[in-house]
Parts: sequence; structure tokens; C-alpha cells
Amino acid sequence: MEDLGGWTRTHHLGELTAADVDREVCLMGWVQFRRDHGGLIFIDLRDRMGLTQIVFGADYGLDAHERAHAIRSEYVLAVRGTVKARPEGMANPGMPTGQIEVQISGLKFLALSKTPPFEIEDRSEPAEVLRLKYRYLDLRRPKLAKNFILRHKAAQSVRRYLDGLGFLEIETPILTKSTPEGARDFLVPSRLNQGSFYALPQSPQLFKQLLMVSGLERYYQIVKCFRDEDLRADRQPEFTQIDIEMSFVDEEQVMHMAENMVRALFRETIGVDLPTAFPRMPFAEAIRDYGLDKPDVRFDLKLKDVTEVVRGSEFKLFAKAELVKALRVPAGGELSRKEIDDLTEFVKIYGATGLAWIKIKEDGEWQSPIAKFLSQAERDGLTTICGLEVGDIVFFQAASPDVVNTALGQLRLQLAERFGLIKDGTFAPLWVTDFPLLEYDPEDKRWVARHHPFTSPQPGQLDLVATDPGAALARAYDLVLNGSEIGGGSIRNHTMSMQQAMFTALGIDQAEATEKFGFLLEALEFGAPPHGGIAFGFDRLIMILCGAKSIRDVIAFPKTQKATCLMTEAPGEVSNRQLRELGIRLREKKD
RNA sequence: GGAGCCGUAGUUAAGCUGGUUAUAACGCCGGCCUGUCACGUCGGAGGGCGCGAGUUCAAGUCUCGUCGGCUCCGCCA
Repeated sequence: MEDLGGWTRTHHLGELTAADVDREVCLMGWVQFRRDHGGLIFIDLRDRMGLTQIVFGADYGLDAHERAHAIRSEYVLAVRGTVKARPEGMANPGMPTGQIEVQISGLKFLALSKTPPFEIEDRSEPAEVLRLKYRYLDLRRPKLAKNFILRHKAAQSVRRYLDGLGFLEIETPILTKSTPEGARDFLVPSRLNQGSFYALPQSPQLFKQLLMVSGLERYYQIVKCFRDEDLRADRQPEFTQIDIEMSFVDEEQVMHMAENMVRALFRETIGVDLPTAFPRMPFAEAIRDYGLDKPDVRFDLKLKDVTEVVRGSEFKLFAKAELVKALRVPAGGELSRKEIDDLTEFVKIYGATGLAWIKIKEDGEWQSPIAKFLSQAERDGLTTICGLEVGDIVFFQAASPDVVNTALGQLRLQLAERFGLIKDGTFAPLWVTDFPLLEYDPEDKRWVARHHPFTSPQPGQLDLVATDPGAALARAYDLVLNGSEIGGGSIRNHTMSMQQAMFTALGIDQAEATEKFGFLLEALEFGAPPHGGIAFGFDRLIMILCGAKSIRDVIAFPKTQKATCLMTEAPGEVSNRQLRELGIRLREKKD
């Protein structure tokens, strides 16, 4: 192989144009396509900026031409030559550099390449196992590489914006303390303190609050967070947050700052202008109209509460249910029996036992397995509340509020897909506000923080925490974009007594609070300013900006669903010596 | 913890109700070619169907198990 031998690259491979004709250039890159005509050899050379056609011929460089026959896919070349306009009619309008080519006088083979396990091309769609095993080759594909270029631009945009507002980027520990509540921690054994473990941060929550106590006033960090939970298409065990905290602010100021940040981000990365004021919706309204706490408001289709209409119905399932809701699909009558059966299976995933439906036929007849149970008064009531018209279909769920809302909320999304209700390239941001502070956990039989235990209740709601925990509202806000939760935050408890009241409501007694969060409680006694913040799921934001279907397409080296890395084969076993140093003995494996 | 889909040359796929020697395209190797651009053209090599049992005269096709990938429920303050 040859080394650079003093050659210096003069241009990237996406930038030469007709303006550069007759320029002597030196290019370096990977071989994308080879078209060997014998007397003339064309090669598309690739780097991350693009492609440039180079030509080998005896007239341009005899030695280079002869050696060029050996060139294969993915070889790394350095070439010297002259930029020339392509002959009349030979330009390639499909290529940014299609007006020119470079006639090669000198060639160096910087590296050879084995035949790659899959073709490095945007058109090919190799199995994900292979893509993950050879991730470094997958990342050569422009389609994937462009996601990371955009990700970089997004991070720069955020830093620029926050820096402009006086935010300080401050790093917080990765080796920290396990805390109760929230997700399962990743643990790291301590060699110097055998039997003790660090936890990787689920988020820098407590540190950023303490930075506010320190008087640093405005903090941000684009930071890795770790949660040892099962993976999803939009969830990895290590992921990145844009983490932000501010002092002397209320929720209006945090939301205003965050909105402007997201707006700048969209403008500077994909040139999209988001609305100047993001709409807002209280949590209760989101559940009422959309069934979910992260409504996709790119399309309408609202759920309607019809519990009272069917309260006395002969259809006992409706009459007895705690909650009955309807979802009308305008012109949905075209759904086939098969499709309805499939939708019935779909809602069962979310705990539904079935799916009642009514089609309103041309002649006004109600075609439905349940129509015969409905009185005229009930029919009139449903027609009015749902706004039923000829050609519609309306679906029902009658069950516990949780099941009704989840099943119909998910069905709503499914139907939007089926009927093409979502226009490509639309972005609908939405603030969801007025969340309940606490949620009852039937498994642990106790109240848990819906957001996190440091979130402040809304003014005047502190007493409710003790008397009617489910009714207390939080000073919390989520930013939802196209039905995906991309950010969330809150105003925090900034006095010891507020925080103590919260711990009490969560059933964390004095001793436990002191043990787990003593440093925070104590800090709050030394003059903590009112403060609050927000954290964005950076990967999810990038997914939306790129139109990626999987979070793996915006993470350079992602994990599989079983949280392994197919490239490095992490996690792996460690030597007995390493275990001994840590004071760890493995238990016998279960059969 | 649970449900579903997938696994066939290097890659992507086809292979119907089980039946000669498992197809194709791309890629790869060799020849020819001075205007190609997913070059063309002629020729060639390459797999026994993720793995293991079972049913059967006969299994890529059926059954069970197992491994791996993906999607989802639970979980994710």
C-alpha cells in the first residue's frame, strides 16, 4: 500500500463545479462505482460530502490508467488530475458534480478493501443484523450518514441558542448514586469500596438542581442518560438528553425559552418554521379528547364520552361500564369486515375485550352487531354527540377509563394511518400541561410521582397532596410533537418543607429521605432560588427531524432489542481476576 | 414475564397444497470494450435452506424445541 507521500487533498467530493474547470486537484475517497471500458475507466469516488466522477485514460496518465484496472469497490484512493467539463451531452444532471469530471494523471492506492458484506448503497436494504455487525460500513451509506450530519447541526443549533441566553454547559457525574423511584438503574461496582455500587444517571436531575442552589442560574448539557429498561423502536438504554435548568423563573419562562429553542432548531436544521406560539392543552383535556397524554394533533378525530347516553341501555356491557366512549370516523363505512376484525385484535393489545361498531348506511340504517339493543333515544343521543352522518363508522369502548382511553386513543392513531389523515411533512407541536402530581400504583399500592418527586405542586394544591393525592396538579409540562413526547419538565420544590411534604405523600419516611436525598434536602435549606427546567429526548427529536422510523438510525452505535452490541459483542463476560478485584462472585446460572 | 412477524448463495428475494439436480437479480471472479454514470457484453464460481430433534417412503416446505433480529404489551419518575 502507498502512503500519502506528501499529497494534500484540495477538495471534497461534492464541491467541484463547472467553475473549477482546468483546476489541478488532489482528491481522496472511497470507490463507489467502477465502470471499466478498457480504454477508459470511470469511477465515482465518495466521501461524506458527495460523489465525483474521475476518469482514467491513457491520454491523461498512462501509468495510472494501467493500474486503475485493479481498482475495486470500497478501495481508498488518492488521485491527482485536472477538472474538465464533461463532453457535450455527457453531463449528469442527477449529480451535484455532474457537470465535471476529473481526468487522472496520478493514482495512489491508500487502502484495499475486502468485498463488503453488503453493497454500500442507499438503494440496498440489508438485514439489520448485518448492518449492526458492520456498523462502520452501514455508516458509509449516505442515507444514514446524513442523519448524523443533521444530528451534529442540531446539537450546534441548541448550543448556539442556549449560549446566546447565558446558559452554561456544565458536566455532571456519570458515576453517581442509585436513587429509589423511576427506572431501573445500571449499576457499576466500586473496587475501592467493595460491596458498594455507583449508578449511572437516569438523568442529571439532582445535580442540575444543586447547580441552581450554587447560583449558576442557567445550566444546560447535551448528556447521556441510562435506564435499564426494555427497548423499543424509540427507546435505547443509553440515550441523550438536552438537559436544561433555570433559576428565578416560572413555567411560562421555561416554556417560552424551550419553544424558541425548538423553533430555532427546526429552522436551522430542516428549514421548517414552527408556529410562533405552540398550542397548549391540559392533561385532562388530552385524555378526554384523544385518550392519550401525548395527542397527535395533526388530525382531528376526537373521542366522545357517551356514558350517560347509554346508561340505561339494554346492551348491558354499555349500561354497566364505568366509561363508554365513541370514536367516529367520517366516511369510515368503507372498512371491510376483515379490517374491523383486525382492528378488534389491535385494541385487544391494550386490554380491550372487544370493539363495538356501527356503520351508518345510505338508507339511514344502522348496520351493527349491537344496533338491535339501542333504543331510539340512545340512537338520537349518539347521533347528536358524535355528529354521525351517512357513510360513517363509529367505534365504541366500554370498560375502565384506562382501557377505554388507551384502546380508543391507539385506535385513533391506527385509523389515521389507514385513512391517510396525516399529511407528510407536517409538524404539530403541543404543550400538555396541568398533569396530576401523583399517580396510584396498584402493584405497589402507593402513590408515585407522575413526573418525578422533585416536581412542585400547583399553588394551593399542597394540602391536597395529603387529603386527596389524586387531585393535586403539578407545575409540569410536556412538549409533544406529532404524538411523540419529545420533552418534559417542571418547576421544582425549592424549599425543604415543600420537598419534605412531597416525600411524605410518596410514603418516603424521614429516615429514607435523609438517606437517599439528604444532600438535596440540606441544600434546599441554604437558600435555593425558585427554579425549574426541562429535558428533551435528543434522539427522538432527531428522529422526527430525519423522518427516521427507528432510534437506531440516529445513534451511531446502537444496541439491539436485547441491549447487546452486535459489533463489539458487548456485554461480555469478564475475567475472574476482574471480579475478584471488585469483590464479586457470580451466582450459579439457573437451568 | 408475555404476544406476533422474520431467518434460503456475499446481498435482496422467489420456492403453491411436502416429491427429480433449490430459482432469479445484484454482488464476486475471468475475457472484451474510449463516454459511462446502478455502463454494456461473453463466460464462470458460489448455497443445501439459522441450529437441533421429530413426523414421513420423502422436509427449505409440517410439528416441537432452541438461537438470533424486528414490532408490540408489561416496564420506561
